[in-house]
Formats: sequence, structure tokens, C-alpha cells
Amino acid sequence: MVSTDWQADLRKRGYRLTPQRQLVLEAVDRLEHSTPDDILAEVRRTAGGVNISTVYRTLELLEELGLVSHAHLGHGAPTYHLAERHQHMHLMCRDCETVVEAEMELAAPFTQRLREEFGFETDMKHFAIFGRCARCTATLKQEAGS
Amino acid sequence: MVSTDWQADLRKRGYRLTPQRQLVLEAVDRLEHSTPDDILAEVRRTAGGVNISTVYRTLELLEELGLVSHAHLGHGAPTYHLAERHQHMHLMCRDCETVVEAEMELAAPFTQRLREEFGFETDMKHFAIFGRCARCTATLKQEAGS
DNA sequence: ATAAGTGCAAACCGTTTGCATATTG
DNA sequence: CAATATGCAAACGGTTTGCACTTAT
Repeated sequence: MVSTDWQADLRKRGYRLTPQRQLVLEAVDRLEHSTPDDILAEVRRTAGGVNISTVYRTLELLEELGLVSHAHLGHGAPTYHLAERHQHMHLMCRDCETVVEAEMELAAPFTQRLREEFGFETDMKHFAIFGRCARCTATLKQEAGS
Repeated sequence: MVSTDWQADLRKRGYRLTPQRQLVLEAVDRLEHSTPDDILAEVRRTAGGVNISTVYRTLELLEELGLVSHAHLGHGAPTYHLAERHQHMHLMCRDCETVVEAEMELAAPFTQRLREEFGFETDMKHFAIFGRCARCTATLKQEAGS
């Protein structure tokens, strides 16, 4: 659920409140980890004529307002979600391409380290962490052994 | 410099040794962090007629042979490098898009943690680490204060 | 000689753009 | 009524594909 004062904020900045913008935000809320295409499909369930370029423009706007953000999980399209939700990293398997979620705290010592060494403020949520999941690692070892 | 027995290995697997394949490998060796397009340009300096699709096909082959690998640094094309070189992570700034390199050891406790919790074998080199560099963080704080 | 590799052109996916039309404030 | 937002179509960048031709073995 999204708080409603974003509409006031939108107007305050000189933007307009349109059905498309409401629908895109609702779709992002309802769908988790959804691509622009997914969002378009969802929006079209209630408003048939909406165009993909409107979805892109709206997602950009909603990100600027801080309502929505996106993450790059694999090689395909990015996925969008409500900014306040989605407080976790993504571990992405190089073989089966499965994505599992991990708590942010796991990375805290690491990001602290990067802050000390480089003054770098890390956002572990934005890009997935690449590697090989337990299952595929096991399969690989088995193959090597046989 | 690439060892020369890759040519034997290539043939052993039923592949052929072509000028294009040699040139692409040499280009990857010479250029660091180069995109397929960069590589094409470099190859064309000595062999004008080479096509971009050959570069893609060859890079895929060289990766399969374990000679070359690629990393995703930003939103654009991936960058290719010799597999044995490039033993570092990339910290990519969300504002200025500068990429700085960091030693792998920095992440060792973190990747160990992921191994324990998930059995996940992490490759921190493949995707960049996203965040904000020291300079842009300072600029941001300054703006907020004024 | 024949299987593998290449160049070319066309198509692909995800995304962005220019512009004429429609809608909001 | 004016400025903003939309739909549409065209173009984009990066990549992949089918196919006829060439080349390595």
C-alpha cells in the first residue's frame, strides 16, 4: 500500500495526476520484481490503450519522486518495486538463473569496509550478486567426480 | 600475453583456428575492459572485413574455452578481459558513473558468509557493486547543508 | 571434400525519441 | 487556455539469427 500524499507531492512539483500514473504505481505495488512489460500488461487489464512509452516515462517519474526503485537481477530487463519495500539483496545463480533473497545485514561488515577504504556508500540491492547456488554447485562437483 | 596451447585445445575440441579468432583474442588481451564494439574496432585495424557477429560468436567461444570472461559494469555493453587477469571487483558510482577497482580479499568474509548461509559460491567480479563514490557523497552532503 | 566458420542482412529485445493529439489544472 | 502528458511510430543500441559463401582441416 502506498501512502496517498504522493499525489499532493506530485502536484507541488508541477506534475499532473493522470489515470496512467495511478495505474502504474498500483501495478508496481501489486506485482513484485516486475519488468516494464509486466507492468504494462497489468495496467492494460484495466486500461487497454496505455502505451509502453508511458510506462517508461512514468516509472522514471515515480523513481524521481522516490516512490519506486529498480534493480538489475540478470541480463534482461530491470525489475521495479516500491521503494520502501524490497530491503534485501539478490543472489543470482550463473547456471540455473534462480534468484534467492538475502538479508541486508549480511553485507553490513562488507559495506562498512568499503566505506572505510574508499568512502564508498554501497547499495547492495541495486545489482544482483552473481555466483552459483548450492544445488548447481553440488551438481558440478558430482559431474567432476564421475 | 596468452599461452599458446589454447590453439591445441581449440583443435582438440573440434574447433578451427582462424585469423579472426586469433585477432579477437589478441584484441581482448591488448584492450582492457573492452566492449564487443571496441574489440571489433581493434580487430579491424588489421583485418578490415571482420563482422560484429563474428566477434560475438568468437567471444562466446573464447569464454567456453576459459580464456576470456566478461563483467557487467553499468547499464551498457559488458566488458571483456582475459580470464586470468582482472582479479578485482568494480565499485560503480550511481551519480558520476566512475568505476573504481577493489581487491577481492575485501569481500572474503562476506562471500564466506554467503557460503555458510546459502551454500552460494559468489563471484564478486561479474557484476559491479553499485553505490556512491566519496566525491559524490561529499557533494550531496554539501548540497543538503546549504 | 566436407564440416566448420564467416559475412551479410534481417530480426530481435528493451528502451528512447519526435511529434501531433488529448487531457489536466 | 496553456502547459503537460499521452499514444503512436520510428529509431535507437546491443545482440542474435538464417543463410549462402568461404575456408581450414
